[in-house]
Formats: sequence, structure tokens, C-alpha cells
Amino acid sequence: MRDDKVIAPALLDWYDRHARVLPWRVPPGGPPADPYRVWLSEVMLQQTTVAAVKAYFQRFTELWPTVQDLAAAPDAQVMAEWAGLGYYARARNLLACARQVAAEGGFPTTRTGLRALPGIGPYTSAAIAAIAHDAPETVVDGNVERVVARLFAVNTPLPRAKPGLTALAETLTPQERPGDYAQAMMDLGATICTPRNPACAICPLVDPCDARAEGIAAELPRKAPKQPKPTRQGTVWVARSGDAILFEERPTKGLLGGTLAFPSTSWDGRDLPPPGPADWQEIGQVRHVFTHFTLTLTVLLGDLTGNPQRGHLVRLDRIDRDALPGLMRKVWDVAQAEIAA
DNA sequence: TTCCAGGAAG
DNA sequence: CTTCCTGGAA
Repeated sequence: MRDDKVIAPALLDWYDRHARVLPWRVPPGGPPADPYRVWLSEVMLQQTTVAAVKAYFQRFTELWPTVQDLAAAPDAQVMAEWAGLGYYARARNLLACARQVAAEGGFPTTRTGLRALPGIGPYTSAAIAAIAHDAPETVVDGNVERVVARLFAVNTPLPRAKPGLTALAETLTPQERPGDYAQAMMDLGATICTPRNPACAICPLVDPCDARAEGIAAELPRKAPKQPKPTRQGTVWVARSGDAILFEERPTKGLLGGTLAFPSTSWDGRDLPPPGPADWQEIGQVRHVFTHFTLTLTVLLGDLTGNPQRGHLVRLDRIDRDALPGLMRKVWDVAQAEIAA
């Protein structure tokens, strides 16, 4: 019978030598990390890769070094700085959370207290408690699910396996250095125990790993088959008026909520009229893949011949491509190419 | 070109 | 259980 007690010490020993160096990280065994920086990085890392987050984290901490600074920022500036990172509800929750924390004089120190804040769920609450306060909380992200599924050779497919994997993960969390341990688990998943070709030959946990023993490490965790994505259609209007272009804020709830956009139909079958009178010309199409559907938008360009029905005009030299979400950047690029031609 | 990884909210 | 995006790998 395997002794699970060897797992945490072996992993911590590996982490002391191989911890990833990241802008929001404190070295192994170092002083506790700043809760604000841990929180900001973890929220950005929700559903986002480390590589994509780095530049955004640098920029945010430069603009807003403390949670009080962020709390005082205007909504539109935060949305613009977040543009391109995706899942824009995170940005709205980020600001709501910052304001609540600033009003309360600082971050809660317990997982339960953190869990009550906007945008902080089971993963992020455990991560902040463990990393910033060295609390013995069990952090379970996609990396940890994979490592644990392999260590215990769990064949149940995700997402059904999740509660069991969490329970198994909890049995491994040490009382010593739980913060470093949490980061070590995630580093192991990100660099050694990878989804496709796990580097078992250099893994510090190769010895106790059941999946490795059974030769099924690369097949775990198993996943339920996924449904095909439907395709949706829509129309987007790039409306010119002299040296200005028509934009509008999307409603705060729903897809691309609160972001800056070109006026468009609703994409769910409901037809909306053009934002104003113009001789609309079709100039191309853009394709964009969301989590649950693929969207094809037909791009129309036109010069307004009357007052727009909605939105507001932005002068060409004031348009900031980087303040647009990915889909609207594609639309803008199509329009730019046409305007230049 | 398609496939896939990656948490929270309602 | 459904709704939320993007970029990097295959």
C-alpha cells in the first residue's frame, strides 16, 4: 500500500528547486505574498493562460499598485485595460470586489470570507487563503484535477469526477507550507504533468503515481464527450460620419457585457435595424468562436446620412483598437482595410 | 483548419 | 446545467 504522506514533501522539495518565476510570485519559503497581487493575478488567470496574463498584470499593477487605487478607477478605464483578456464579467466583478475590499479596509484572510466577494469562487478563495496567508486550504484547478486523477488513477470522466478529485486532493494537503504546496501542485501540472505528453521520467511523484504504474497517465483525466457548437449569424455596422465612427456600449449583462462595440444585430436570431440611415455596403465577414457557439458576422460599412438611432460617435484619431474585445478588433481590421483601400 | 485548456455566476 | 472568450497547440 502506498504511503500518501511522502507526496507533499517530495513535491515541496521539487518546488524549492523548480518553482516557476512569475511576476506575481514570491520565491519558495519567502515572505508572504501581497493579497492584492495574488487576488489580481488569480482572477486574471481564471480561464486564461499564464503567458497572456503577464502583460496585463504588469499594466494593472503599474496603473493601480494597491486595491484602493483600483477601487478608485473609472469603470470605462478598467474595461478598456481588460479588453482582449476575455470573459468580461471578470472585469466587472474585479472592480466590484476592489471597491468592497477597499470599503472594508482590506481583504478577508479566511477562505470563507474571501468566497463571499464578487468574482471569487471555490478555486480563487482557496488560492488566496493558501498563497497569501499560508492557510492549509486545498486549491483545485484544472492542473490539480489532472495531477490527482493520475496519482489515484481515477477513471471517472470529468466533470462528474470533480467532487471525488477534490476530496482526494484534500487528503494530500500538508499543514506545513500549504501555500507553497498549492503552487507546487499547479506548477507540476503546468510543466511536468501536462495534458498530452506528461514528462513522467522527470516527475518527482512518479513513484507514488498509480496511473503511471498502470500505463494510463496520458489518458487521464477522462472527459465526457462534448456537444458540437452551433453557428450563429449576425450583421455589424461600421457607421462613418465625417472623421468619426459610431460605437456603443454593450449591455452590462450577457455576451461581451459592458464592452465597447460596433452596433450590431443581437446574434440570437432577433433582427435589429441599422443604427442609422446610410448606403450600406457589405465589405466582408468575421468569424469568432465563443465557448458555446461560433459566430459569423457580416460587416457593413456606410456613411451616415442622418442622425444615428443609438450609440455615440468617436473620432478616428481617438479610436483605440486595444480597448476593443477580440471580436470587435476583427471587425475594425476589416473596416480599416476597406477604408484604406 | 480544428482542438483544446481554463473558474465563476445564475 | 448553461452562459460567459482567447490564444496556443495539433
